Amino acid sequence: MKPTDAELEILQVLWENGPSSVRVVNDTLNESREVGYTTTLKLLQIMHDKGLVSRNTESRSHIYTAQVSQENVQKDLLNKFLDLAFQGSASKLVMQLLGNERTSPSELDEIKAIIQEIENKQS
Amino acid sequence: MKPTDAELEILQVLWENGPSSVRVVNDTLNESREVGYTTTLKLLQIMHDKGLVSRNTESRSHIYTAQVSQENVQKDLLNKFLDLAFQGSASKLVMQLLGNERTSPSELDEIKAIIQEIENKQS
DNA sequence: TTGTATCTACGAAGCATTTCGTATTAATAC
DNA sequence: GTATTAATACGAAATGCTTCGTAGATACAA
Repeated sequence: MKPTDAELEILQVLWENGPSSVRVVNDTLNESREVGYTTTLKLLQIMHDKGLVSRNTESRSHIYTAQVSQENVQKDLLNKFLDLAFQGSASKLVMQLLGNERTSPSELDEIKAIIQEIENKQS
Repeated sequence: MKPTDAELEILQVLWENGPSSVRVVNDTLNESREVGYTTTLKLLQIMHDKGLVSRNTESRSHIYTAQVSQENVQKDLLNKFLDLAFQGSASKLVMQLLGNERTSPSELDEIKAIIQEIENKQS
């Protein structure tokens, strides 16, 4: 339940595309960076061993499916990152995040909406 | 400017304690987990080679000082993490963060204040 | 049926990170 | 001065992750 960086990249593809062959995953990865076919294959096999993906071997080209949800993985990674880099302080993290110029006004609006929602739930 | 996990742990100590000897850093690390003295020493030497820390060798026990600011490192790590795990979407990250039960009401208040501040600046 | 393309399996190399053991040097105490 | 303690230097083992090469099997086309 804690994928490595390369594994996470592959999971992103599977979450986005749904169940996919090695060929499709590898082609998708190659849109952003060069990766060898057998590298992707090997990683998917490792991920299968770890239980991160399942696979259907009926046809010659196996079809892989993510066995962990994007939400759970993100939650896991975020908690680890929060502890490691921000000593568990969510507000410090948000401060860095929003202090960056990278956050657009529309994202800021979305974030405000999220906070609204949480407060509504709590009251 | 992108420390490994073990290096980050050490930087946290230096940011917190200020310039410190290997002994102090190692003792501090050992409060949370077991680390050998020479392990900490070696890491500090590597970090020195990388320019992450400087050191004063006047006395026999060298004194190490962080050469990167907590803010810059956090910003760097956060941006990488944001891209890798949340495809660059700050709002998705915040949604995960605040959806977790781990965020206390007081932290929520702080975050609201941060957003207020940013909006004030922008207008 | 022979060649070509495409797939899986798998071992192992290549790297980066972490950890530790050993040698050496310097300070301190007796 | 000698023994003990505590520091640095540094090589190298251990580990984990990523990448690739090669072998073998299967489909398909000429």
